[in-house]
Amino acid sequence: MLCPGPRPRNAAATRTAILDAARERFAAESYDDVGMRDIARDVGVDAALISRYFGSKDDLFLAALESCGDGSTLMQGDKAEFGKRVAHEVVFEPKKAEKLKGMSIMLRSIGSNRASEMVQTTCSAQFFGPLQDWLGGPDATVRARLLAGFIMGMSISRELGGGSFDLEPAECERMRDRLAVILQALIDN
Amino acid sequence: MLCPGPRPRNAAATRTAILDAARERFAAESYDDVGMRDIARDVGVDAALISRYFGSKDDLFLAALESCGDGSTLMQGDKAEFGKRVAHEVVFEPKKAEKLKGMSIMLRSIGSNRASEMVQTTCSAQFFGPLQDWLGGPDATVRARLLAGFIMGMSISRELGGGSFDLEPAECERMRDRLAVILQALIDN
DNA sequence: GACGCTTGTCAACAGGCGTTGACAAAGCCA
DNA sequence: TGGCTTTGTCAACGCCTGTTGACAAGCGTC
Repeated sequence: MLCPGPRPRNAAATRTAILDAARERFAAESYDDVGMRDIARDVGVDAALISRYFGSKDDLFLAALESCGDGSTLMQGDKAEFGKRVAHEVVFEPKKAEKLKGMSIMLRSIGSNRASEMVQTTCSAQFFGPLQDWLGGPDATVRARLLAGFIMGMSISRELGGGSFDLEPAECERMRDRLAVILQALIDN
Repeated sequence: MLCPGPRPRNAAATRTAILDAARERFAAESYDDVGMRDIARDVGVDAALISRYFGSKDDLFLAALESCGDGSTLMQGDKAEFGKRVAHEVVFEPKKAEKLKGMSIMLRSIGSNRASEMVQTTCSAQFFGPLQDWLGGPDATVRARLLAGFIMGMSISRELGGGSFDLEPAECERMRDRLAVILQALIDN
């Protein structure tokens, strides 16, 4: 939303605008592919301002990542319905997976040397940890990590195929049910 | 293996040495993080030589990726034992997953704008395709993509936790059996 | 031995990056 | 009105990148 004329002087608003733009950029492109000047252009601001507000690119990335909140969206609702819910939302309605913007950011930049450490830390704190607590029972740690891995993997697989799984309605329903059972198998004790 | 003195004049050997080094580098770091000079240093050669032999960095990346062969290692063996085999090899003996070096390369660079298209194409041709044919039956396309996604996801999850799942022997056995059933559920028709 | 092709090195280029410090303008307060 | 702080812009820096063309040395052939 670039508008002509000078930017109104409002530090707080500018700061959050930068953070919002960074979140979107980092969710769509990798740490290395996102430039400070890109984000600045999105906001309609000079790149130097970002450095002043957030310190470094690393700091901005971390702020954007942490501003997404944790993955608790996954854990809202009945535990016995988890498989069904995730199979439906995450896999076949990727629009709803938008809620997991933090995961998108992590997946985009997981390969980057500069970002991987931040991604690891945040992932443990915001995904593995809460999921593990929520799961409970024996082997909760590894079950949580595998479950998160499955969800990330499906996300990647969807994108590798061009953004969707391209299913016919009947096939969609069959696979959803099948997948629900599979995912649920990691939930139940 | 840098050795002093001038490099012996042997184009073919040098070429494959470059390709080998590139494969290792790209399996360990992202497209963006790997520099031509890094690979050149590994081989003990000037970076300019790589450009002459392979054209561009893109071409080298693609050559390295394709030189890994397809993911048919996964499909060797009894189909009824697939779940057990993969649960064991890919997840709990990551050393054996080294055989899937192509997958490592893809996962590292999947987020990079420059590399993602090559990764997508290669992944379809070398992973999704063969897996789909091997699976057969109804919904083979989706099942193949989900299966590959699961394997990639577990790989990522392992790495996010620092390279292993850190399981005690008893826990390892329990989870392996549990995981085997889950994976097998996507194999059987 | 002299030629010519091959193999490898070297220096340099153009372009992009994150970051910095100096500068301009806006708004506030006395 | 005059000063001071805040907010934003601008130009530039140093660094790193992939790639190029000129050059040197090895090696087979006449």
